Amino acid sequence: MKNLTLKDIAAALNISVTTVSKALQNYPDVSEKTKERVKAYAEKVNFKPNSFAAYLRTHESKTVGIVIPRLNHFFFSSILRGIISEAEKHEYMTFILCSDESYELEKTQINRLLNKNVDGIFLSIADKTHDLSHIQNIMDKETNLIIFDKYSKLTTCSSIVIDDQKASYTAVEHLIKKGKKRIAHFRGPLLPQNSIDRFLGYRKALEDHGIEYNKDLVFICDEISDREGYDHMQAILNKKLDVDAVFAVADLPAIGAIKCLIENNIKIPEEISVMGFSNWLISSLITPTLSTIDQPGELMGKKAFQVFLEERDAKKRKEPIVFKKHVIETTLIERKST
Amino acid sequence: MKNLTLKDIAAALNISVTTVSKALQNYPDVSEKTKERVKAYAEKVNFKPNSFAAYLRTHESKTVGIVIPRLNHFFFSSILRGIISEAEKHEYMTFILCSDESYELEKTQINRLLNKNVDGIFLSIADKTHDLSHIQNIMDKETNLIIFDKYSKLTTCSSIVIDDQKASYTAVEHLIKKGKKRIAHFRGPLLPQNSIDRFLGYRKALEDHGIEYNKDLVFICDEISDREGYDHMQAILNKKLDVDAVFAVADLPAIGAIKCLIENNIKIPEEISVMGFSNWLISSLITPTLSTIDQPGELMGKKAFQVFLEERDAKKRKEPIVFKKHVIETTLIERKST
DNA sequence: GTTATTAACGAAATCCTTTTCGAATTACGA
DNA sequence: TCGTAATTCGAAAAGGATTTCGTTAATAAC
Repeated sequence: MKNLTLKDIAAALNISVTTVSKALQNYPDVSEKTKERVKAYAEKVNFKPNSFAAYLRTHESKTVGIVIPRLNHFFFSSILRGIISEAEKHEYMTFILCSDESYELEKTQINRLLNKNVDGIFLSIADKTHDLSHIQNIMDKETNLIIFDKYSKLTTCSSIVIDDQKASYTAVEHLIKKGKKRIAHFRGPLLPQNSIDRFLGYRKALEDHGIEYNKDLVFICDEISDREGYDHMQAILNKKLDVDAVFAVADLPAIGAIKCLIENNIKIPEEISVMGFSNWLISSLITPTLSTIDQPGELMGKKAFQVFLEERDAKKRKEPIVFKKHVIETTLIERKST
Repeated sequence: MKNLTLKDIAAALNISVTTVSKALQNYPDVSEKTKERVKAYAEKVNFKPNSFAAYLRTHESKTVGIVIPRLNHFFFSSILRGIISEAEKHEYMTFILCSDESYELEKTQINRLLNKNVDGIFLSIADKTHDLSHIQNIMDKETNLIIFDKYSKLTTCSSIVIDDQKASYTAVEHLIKKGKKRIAHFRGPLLPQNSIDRFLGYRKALEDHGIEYNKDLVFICDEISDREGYDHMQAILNKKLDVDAVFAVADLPAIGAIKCLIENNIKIPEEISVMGFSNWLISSLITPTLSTIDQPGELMGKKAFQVFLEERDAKKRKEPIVFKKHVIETTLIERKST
């Protein structure tokens, strides 16, 4: 029961391979009658053209690749969902690779994808990536690149992002409206743009509401882990810093903070409020539930694939591609922790 | 800057395409001198053979596919990690597809993979899959199949599983040793084997320790969600059932139960203990931390890929493939909830 | 009746690598 | 020196779909 080929169909119907191929692709120079015949037979025997042979001629692999920094991360899983489900609708298959936040691996993975001749690469830049020349290489090839999540200043490809500064501003403003005035910030690493932007949004919200920015209330979470959130919170308590709210760069550090507060019998949100970022599933499961910013990963994934399709078609029509930055809306999710 | 081919190298070195190909593959009928020359040049220009053209001859796509029921599930993400990282080591790329627990989609996805001529398919059977004929089809093709997680009675392929009954037995025994006697069970759907096995382990543990099995203490979680865990727990409290512990089929329902207990001001574990299953990240983040069974997803993924390689090689050597059931060890994780 | 169009089909080249098999060269033993 | 064996190389076919271009047959036009 080997896979059958155009040749087999041609032989069965007593016509040429050429005609079979054309019939299946609706070429105008095949009569309706033969088209019917061919299609009916192909359907009957469940014929699917061999994608490898097809690629050789068309240079379309009907395949895309994703490189993300981490795999079992709720947000990235959501992005995967979005891209994969949209890809399926358009008969594309998706390779997944993981950079583990490493620059070197990111380069390797991209090259792996290029060697597999994927039509598009969806990339979320690793935290540790410091230079972008490996990305420039992609532009020279036939492969399209779409960047999401971590916004970079690259203007040579489209990107799907959220407005980190604005979202972060909204979050902090929410805390202020709740009467909080001494708001600490557990920020992310110094390098990635989104971690910088969230910090800037935090500072701007404070300033706009007449609260003086105090750098002693800013703590760095290099790994963006719950452990760091826990430790920073404990440090705040130990130093008896006057703090009535914490805004974390992501849900995990926020949850670490909550854990610490519970252990120290500090009331949330009465004494100290906690605000996360991303809206992981877990943020609705802990007690108290965590207020956060919803970052719609699945939507971003879907959008990313649509942008890819547009650029692919523009390329086919030999039109110049206009790269755009697509900003996806975020929403504030208010829960028990504020 | 197009991708270069054997032809380009041949032209540059003034030898034939054949010799270039053979040199790169260490054929014995190429002199050491030319091998050096070819390899050095190929390295220099970073030549990588076109995988599509190669497939046409070798019928090896160096590609595998994974079909899992859900994407943003901690356990499945871990399995992905395992398979993908192992696959990378062996120069394989991995397609990911999701069946959303649907039988129809599962069939579709498998066919998609077969049409892409993957060398192997890793499948975790969907909860709603009731018959396995679509899987039998795979056996006829050149593609290898490895099943994991949900064990089925299929003897025509290898599987990577845990001993659900034993793990579940250990979990319940742990509760009993802690002095609990009225242990409720939030079980999974009726169909999947692992949900059945966990139930059986629960019942056996009770019986072996002289506790009478009471079917009124068993509740079904069809979706295996936190919501169901919460609702069942609330029902138990409302009915004032005499219960001093809960063993859930998975971490999510267990967490739902904990949430309910906290809201009702019931002390965990003093009044009611809670035990989960799977050891999701979240189980260590909630308060109180959740005791559970560690199901080593990444390890299972790695093992799965290794089994695939063995079967691939056996096939190459035309040896008959002996299908095996590989049982991965689980461990009890004791935390604050018991 | 002859020529120009159009419709319908097919031969063959192409994509790039792998592999078989035959040719050419060199080495070697007798 | 000749024949045989070992060594090294390359021509060509194969793999399966796509596409260009040419051919045939049928129809229209004059």
